[in-house]
Amino acid sequence: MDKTIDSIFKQYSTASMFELLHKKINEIITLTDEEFNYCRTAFTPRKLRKRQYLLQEGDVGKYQAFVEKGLLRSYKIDDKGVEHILQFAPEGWWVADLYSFFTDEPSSFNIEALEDSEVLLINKSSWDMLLQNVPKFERYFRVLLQNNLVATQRRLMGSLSETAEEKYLKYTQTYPDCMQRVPQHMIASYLGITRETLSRIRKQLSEKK
Amino acid sequence: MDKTIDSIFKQYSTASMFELLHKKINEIITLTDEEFNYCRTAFTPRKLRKRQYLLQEGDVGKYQAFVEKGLLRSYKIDDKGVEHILQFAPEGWWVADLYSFFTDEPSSFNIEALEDSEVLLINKSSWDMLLQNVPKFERYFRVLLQNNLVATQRRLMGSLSETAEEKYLKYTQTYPDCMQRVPQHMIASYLGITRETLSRIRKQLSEKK
DNA sequence: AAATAAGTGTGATCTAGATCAATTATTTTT
DNA sequence: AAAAATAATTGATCTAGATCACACTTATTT
Repeated sequence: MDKTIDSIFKQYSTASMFELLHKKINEIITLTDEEFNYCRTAFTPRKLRKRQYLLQEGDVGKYQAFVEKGLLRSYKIDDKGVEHILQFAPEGWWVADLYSFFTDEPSSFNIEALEDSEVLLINKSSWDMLLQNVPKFERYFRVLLQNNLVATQRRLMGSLSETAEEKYLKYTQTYPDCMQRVPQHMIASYLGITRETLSRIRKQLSEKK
Repeated sequence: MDKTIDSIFKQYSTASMFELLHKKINEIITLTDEEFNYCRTAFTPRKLRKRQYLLQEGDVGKYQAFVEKGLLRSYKIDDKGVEHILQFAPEGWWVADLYSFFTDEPSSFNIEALEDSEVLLINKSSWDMLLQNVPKFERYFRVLLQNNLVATQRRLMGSLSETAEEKYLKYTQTYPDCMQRVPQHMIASYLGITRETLSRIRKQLSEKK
């Protein structure tokens, strides 16, 4: 049947895989078809199953990953064995250990798929080539980094000044979509509080209103 | 006397003011003389006296500032009236409220000179022109932002996982120079602890060793 | 050289959130 | 559909660091 053939085609077509990346890039810079076609060659698609690691502590973070589908997280385990989540990365976001990527030092982060996911990977030499051959990408990444820095500074200031409840409320407002997709104890870990405290806060809030 | 004339000359000469900026830019990108001369025109030098504000909460952060001499801080005051320092900026560093600078929204930060200082200011339209006329600067700022993001992510993860003492020790190792120049209670505020706690930690450390 | 302001040190007390310990859902696997 | 693994809730207790309240030092101003 046509339907089957079509879905097989879709499964193997890389055309569809680059849709979101294309859209996202276009929001910041304007590329010619030729430039975008070159850009495609710089990336390798990869599928990840739920719980699969893209990067494990101790390895070098050889890739920056653009998330086409699914949801990943990057996190670190401290000396006491506690997990701290740096980032959730749903569709349209980038994840990587930038430090490890740029320095080739072993990473102290883990990056893991929280859902079955599809990512586009770019390694250091492809990335260097991309910037060299399409200098507009300097601007694209500059803008991404700018936004990311502003958001991270905000989160830092919040972590220094807000109560656990304030952090939670701000989080639910800022990332309402992630709420459904991420288990509670990971939200707690992202916020820098314990699962128990988050559970109590949610109870209080539901009673209050 | 020659000496007097010379020092008057130096005081008004802008040549010397751009030395550090030039050096810093050269560490990341290579500019022709022509390009750097254009770059100069984009900046306005300004002297700040100790305690003078470069930006006050509520105003729009119209400039990014490169510090040629002296030391500034950017900080925010929370709902309870407590100060939280985002950044110390000694010679060779940039300070700004990036969010306010890029969006034209009123800033929630204060930026203040902690010593008599000299800064080079660049406003939004000069900055846009600079990037347009010397696209290499996209790369320069991309690299700056990259490094800044990595450092801020580190600080965030630290603020979630380290004890007050660990934060202090890490700080003294990472910025030994700032220790002499910044009053203790501001270091506490940067670390997200109270002056009292920092004072006790320092006492303990001095007794221990 | 007073006078004023800014910064530091120390004790006594308090508290938000952590830790410990079970219990009860909810998913996932077989 | 049962067993196993993962998550979430709830109570009891503990603690790092905050808060409050002064005394003491060191810089700035006048």
